[in-house]
Amino acid sequence: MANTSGRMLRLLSLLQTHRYWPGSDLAERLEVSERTLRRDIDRLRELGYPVDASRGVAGGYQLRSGAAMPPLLVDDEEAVAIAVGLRTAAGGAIDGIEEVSVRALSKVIQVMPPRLRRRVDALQAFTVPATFAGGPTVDATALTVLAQGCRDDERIRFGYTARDGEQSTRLVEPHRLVSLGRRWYLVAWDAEKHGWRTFRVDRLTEPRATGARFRQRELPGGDAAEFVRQRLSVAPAQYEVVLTVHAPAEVVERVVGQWATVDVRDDGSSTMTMRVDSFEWPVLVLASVGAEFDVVGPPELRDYLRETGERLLRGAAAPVTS
Amino acid sequence: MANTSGRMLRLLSLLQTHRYWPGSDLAERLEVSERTLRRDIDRLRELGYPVDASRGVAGGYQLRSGAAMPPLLVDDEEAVAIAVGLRTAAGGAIDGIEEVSVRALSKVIQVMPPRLRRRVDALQAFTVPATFAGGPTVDATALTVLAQGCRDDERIRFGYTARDGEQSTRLVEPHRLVSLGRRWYLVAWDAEKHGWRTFRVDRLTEPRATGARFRQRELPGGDAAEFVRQRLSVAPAQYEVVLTVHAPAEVVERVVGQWATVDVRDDGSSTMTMRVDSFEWPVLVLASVGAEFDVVGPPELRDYLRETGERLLRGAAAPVTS
DNA sequence: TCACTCCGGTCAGTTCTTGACCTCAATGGA
DNA sequence: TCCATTGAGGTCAAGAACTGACCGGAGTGA
Repeated sequence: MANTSGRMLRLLSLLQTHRYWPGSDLAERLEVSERTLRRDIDRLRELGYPVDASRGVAGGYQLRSGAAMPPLLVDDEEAVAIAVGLRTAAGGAIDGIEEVSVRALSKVIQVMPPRLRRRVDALQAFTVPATFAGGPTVDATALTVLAQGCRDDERIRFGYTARDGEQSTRLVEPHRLVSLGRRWYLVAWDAEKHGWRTFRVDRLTEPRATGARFRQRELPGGDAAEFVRQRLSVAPAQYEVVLTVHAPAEVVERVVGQWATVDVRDDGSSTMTMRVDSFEWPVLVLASVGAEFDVVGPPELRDYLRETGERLLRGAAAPVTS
Repeated sequence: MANTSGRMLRLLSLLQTHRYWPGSDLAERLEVSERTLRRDIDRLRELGYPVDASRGVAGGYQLRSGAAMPPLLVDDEEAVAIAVGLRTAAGGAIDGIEEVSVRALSKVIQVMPPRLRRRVDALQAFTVPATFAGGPTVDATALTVLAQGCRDDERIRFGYTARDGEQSTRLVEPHRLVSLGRRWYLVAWDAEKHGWRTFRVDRLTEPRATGARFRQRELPGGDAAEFVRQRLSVAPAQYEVVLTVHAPAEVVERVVGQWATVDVRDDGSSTMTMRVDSFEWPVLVLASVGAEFDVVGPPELRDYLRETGERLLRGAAAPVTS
């Protein structure tokens, strides 16, 4: 603890929690002379962390942003917040960073004290139904276990429900996690069937690291994402939903976010286009925009809307049951 | 760089990216002898980071979870993912950790290289409509600036639109950010009007740190959250929505997550109860459960459902416009 | 059994670190 | 304009820490 290394870490930590620190305070906290503090600051600078200093009355040190990320020194609560945030992101709430989020998550989880992990789990229940967008929820814990397996070359055992409903237990050498169209897939070498397989993470139960390590095999083709794409023989039916919404484009855009392209029309209404596998999402969007609209296509959407609309009316009209 | 401190940081970083590292590899990377590596590992242990080692063939070192969070050494992509995740969480997607998320976010943002900050901004557009739940979106950048102002005692200037629509420019000494019922409030001392004020963060534009620091005043009462609550004279109307859904409780529960309590009924259907300010959310839930239901209450929900249902039917029936 | 890996003691030379002391250089308020 | 405040950094000497080399030991899994 009285180490130089430990002190440097504490110094970094202090600099991250408060922007300005008078040198005298820092020196006192670290229990060294001010001269040594200045030398420590220098050391940090030599390590590439830009520490600014301002002189005069109310001067002090401040950690600026530099060229590289410094070690993040977070307290318990912050760590929990980070893990929860990453879980949400990994769940597919934000496009394009699922894989990285899982990687970061497994890193954070791995070093997180167990008591904090429990707090994260407790909060997981609060995950907002961004899973709304349709499709089953992926268990963030499962993702973490799998990600660690991939990273650390550890065999993993789990239960799996195949597409035809058949249940089995698998022992695999995990290779890569792939996020594709709101779904997670695990590409792995099945150690019992001796072949490469892809598993849908949402169909897999209780993954467990066995602790046994293995040497990574080379995936034929090399590209895991491509591998998954090829295996998905049955491409999901894709619809292109086109709607005219009688509301300003800004309003529509705010609700649908990135999930659709919104174009302005001359008469102040807007055209919304989105590609989907099912109609749940567009209906949700329409319900929450709260404006009149016309369906341009496809015809199936009309049926779906009619169905949903009637269901809502039935529910509204139904007598009180209880 | 050839420092011991720097080396320890690099060692920690290595241990965080891969679970197992053979000692020889680590020694080579750090350009020290294996003996010194062992000593470094010891040092880490003395600092409280639990490093496990396994012997025999394919042995190696591994960073376990310990009693406290170690410094997180993240790469660029991971840092971006963390920031994006925190932003989402701060936006109110998950209940109960908004404040901590903002604190963590401001910490991360502060030390983040500018180029990464740009990437985070670019991804912000992708925020999923969790804002769905209603209410205006809060700008995460604004939150960050304000949080840093509070933490570092820096005066902040911003534009503000009062409830009556009047615009003004304010110069304040920020005191605390409070998240209350899906909204963010800033409690601050107005430096020009010489008094304590609360500002709704979503009505405030372009907050900027002035760089001028101040000495925190004492907030009357001390509790910022309480202060905001007192100022919010108009409590939002609350409805208790109760529904009977003709679907198994598990199904319903999966969709609504934590946002409602779901009870099993004898006949296989379920009762769903939730407290809301507006009906948008329950309607979305109903639409996406995809099952028949009856409204138990309140009556206003029936009206809302009828309206939405009819709107959907109109949209479905409407002639193609373009 | 054997190969591989981590463990840790000892030693001596080298390097680093520390606090004390001092002079400068900005800064911002009086 | 002056002055108190606060960071910058040179120098020195004593002491502490670090390092690599070399060693025998011990656990692990094939």
